[in-house]
Amino acid sequence: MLPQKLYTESSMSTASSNAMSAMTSTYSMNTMPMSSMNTCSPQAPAFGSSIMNSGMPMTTMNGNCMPSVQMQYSAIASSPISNMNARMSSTMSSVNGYGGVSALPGRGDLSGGDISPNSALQRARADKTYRRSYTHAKPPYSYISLITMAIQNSPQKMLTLSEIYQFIMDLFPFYRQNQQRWQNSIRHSLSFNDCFVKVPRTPDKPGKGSFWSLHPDSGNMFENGCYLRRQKRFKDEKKEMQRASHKSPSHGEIPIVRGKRLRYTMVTILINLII
DNA sequence: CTGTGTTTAACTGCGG
DNA sequence: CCGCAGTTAAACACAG
Repeated sequence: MLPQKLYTESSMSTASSNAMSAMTSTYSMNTMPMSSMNTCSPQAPAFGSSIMNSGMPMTTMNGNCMPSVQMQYSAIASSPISNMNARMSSTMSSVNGYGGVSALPGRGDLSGGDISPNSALQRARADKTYRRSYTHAKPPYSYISLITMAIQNSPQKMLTLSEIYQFIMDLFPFYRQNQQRWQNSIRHSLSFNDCFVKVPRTPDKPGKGSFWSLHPDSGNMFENGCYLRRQKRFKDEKKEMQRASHKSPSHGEIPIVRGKRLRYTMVTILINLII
């Protein structure tokens, strides 16, 4: 677990026309167990939010768990993602005693100085003890988490690669730097992780690249509350089989092509077959 | 050519 | 220590 810190953005986001920029300026590194969230999140609605359930900071929550920060956020209806945010933007911190600081603030730059008369946030802001400026510190989310956030946050539950980039950069100023590095990682994550599925473009939506969505069966990846790290990597059985058939040179022989990981995969497949 | 997507590999860090 | 998740780099293929 990471130390509990607050990420704060000190500058006021004035330039952005995106109403989301009015969102909270802070986010939490806290990775407290989700049990407390679960108490706030009795429902795990359809896929779309289920993947985030109990692990991600934007886990679907019902209204009474929505801190005022999020209410403010959700009230901003100009963005197509606001609806999702209304559901997703519940915070860990809102229930973890850190002053209602959003773990997943609204889109549109974390640098947005908060202007809401929101008591929780004001409390957080007044709390100099925790308030530290990590203007461009790396957010506590894995790339998997970031991608999931982005996709979950989209109205269609699918985004192009560049939209995912944009979401992340909008949300986290940290990722406006060294773009080549982290964007490569994003692409790697999308390809490598079965929880992300490519959705071909339809003829009415021409353009470069596919859409990326979340595998419908990939829910609860982040169970156990730590959204820095999934508890278990989601594996698509079909893809696993495909990989295995492509990689496996001959019967019984375990390829070392992808090192330990593949060996592990092969073992798990064999076990599954036996069972 | 550039962006997108895939794959391999090496590495770090965490948890059992 | 070991296995796994995640990160980063890099090479490559392909499509717009």
